[in-house]
Amino acid sequence: MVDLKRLQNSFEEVSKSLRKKGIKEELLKELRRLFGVLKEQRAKLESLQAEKNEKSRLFPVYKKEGKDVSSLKDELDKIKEKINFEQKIVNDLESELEIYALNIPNIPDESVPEGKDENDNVEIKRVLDIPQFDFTPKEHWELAEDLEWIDFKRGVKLAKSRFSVLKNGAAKLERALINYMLDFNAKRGFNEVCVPYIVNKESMLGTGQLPKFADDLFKIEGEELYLIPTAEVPLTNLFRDEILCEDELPLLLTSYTACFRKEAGSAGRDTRGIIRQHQFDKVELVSIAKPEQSDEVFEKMVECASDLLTSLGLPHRLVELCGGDLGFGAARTIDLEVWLPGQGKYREISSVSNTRDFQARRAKIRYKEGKKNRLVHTLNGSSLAVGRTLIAIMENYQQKDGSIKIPEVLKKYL
RNA sequence: CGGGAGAUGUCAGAGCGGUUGAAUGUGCCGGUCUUGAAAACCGGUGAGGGUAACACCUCCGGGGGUUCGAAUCCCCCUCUCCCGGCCA
Repeated sequence: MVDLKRLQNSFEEVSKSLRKKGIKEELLKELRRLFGVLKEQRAKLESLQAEKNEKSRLFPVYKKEGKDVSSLKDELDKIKEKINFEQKIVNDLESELEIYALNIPNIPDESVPEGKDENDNVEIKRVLDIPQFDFTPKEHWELAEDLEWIDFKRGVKLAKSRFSVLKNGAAKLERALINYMLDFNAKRGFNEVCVPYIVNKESMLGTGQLPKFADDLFKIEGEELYLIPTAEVPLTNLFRDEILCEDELPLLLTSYTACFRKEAGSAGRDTRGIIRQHQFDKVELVSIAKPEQSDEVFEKMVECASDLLTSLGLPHRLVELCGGDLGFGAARTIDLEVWLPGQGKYREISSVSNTRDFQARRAKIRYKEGKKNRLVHTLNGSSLAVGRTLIAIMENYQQKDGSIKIPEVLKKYL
């Protein structure tokens, strides 16, 4: 959630930053206006409440003195009527403001490049050379079919399109990758946790999936429960409504979960293979940090994911997202894109974001600094998307005879 | 899913319908004492909003109601614990 006080006090700055994400100034002006009106109305209401409290306290005094309380009662009735009236105004304003505020994305960092979409993202660096083949490398679905590693048809039979079944080497490799990634992250200081794949509405609000992106979520029928689209949701919400100790920060967490996404807006995209599935495995990193720690933690997370790819021998590049391509909750994001020889392209395999205090404000995650409570910074990143890593290994390690070589570091996991 | 009990500050645990945002203990912070520590004693210590700072407002699981006034009474929901059933 945007900091409404900041919006009020430094409107130009906030408005300018949010323009990077394509937010119109009129919307922010309306938000600021509403906030101003709400403050006024609240002040009005509160002074009436103060009056009510004060008068109510007179009752015991009157009774003791044997005085008649009926005129006092009448007065209070009038005040109460006014309070009810003002209360309704305040309530209406609050819910109106909430709808606006919860739908405003996070303010991008100063350093975020201008741009409309992914074409304006800025490549930071490339790691490892692209492999050369003395044959034409295949795409992962061709390899998968030849090797009987992935059963696309039966995945669809079991559920619907964009579901698949991993078999043989793929099933084993998937599991090996999960274990390898978790161990790798643990060595970097991230504590492994195992969390629910189903969370409630409050959690989804806390990390920003709701209310805006309800269409992307699988909801449990008849319940206010949702399948998680990423472990970021349960991991970050572990600390919702909590006040953490300063000296336990930063908290570094890693978790493997399945992730579920409706992919509502991506009809026709990546329909072949398992690049874009409704259910996929991911190992996630989440950090809860003090504001002054968050840049350092961010670098650590990017490095962790990048080194993980390197350790698997997978060529990749780091890309800084431009304003227009930034996610709703992110102040800054670096994507890691892995080289897929079959496609001849770099494809996203990880995304590391610093949400600053955006999620913390929604989810009320604070820490105690001396006597004061301050909002933490929350960060999240994949390390890595397991299915896409599987694809990357298949395509990068494919041999002329159609077999797949196994990266050295994974051998002990198989 | 059925029966019973409960939900209060870090935790434990009081709370008559009226200065109770909340006794007491504990934890934590500060002080006295001490060579230092412990013990003892004194003081401070919930959250959110508001203010230059006060004042002031809201919050005792969540929502509604009764009342001039509710942590305290009534209704609904959620959650926790115990007993039984079912089950990985």
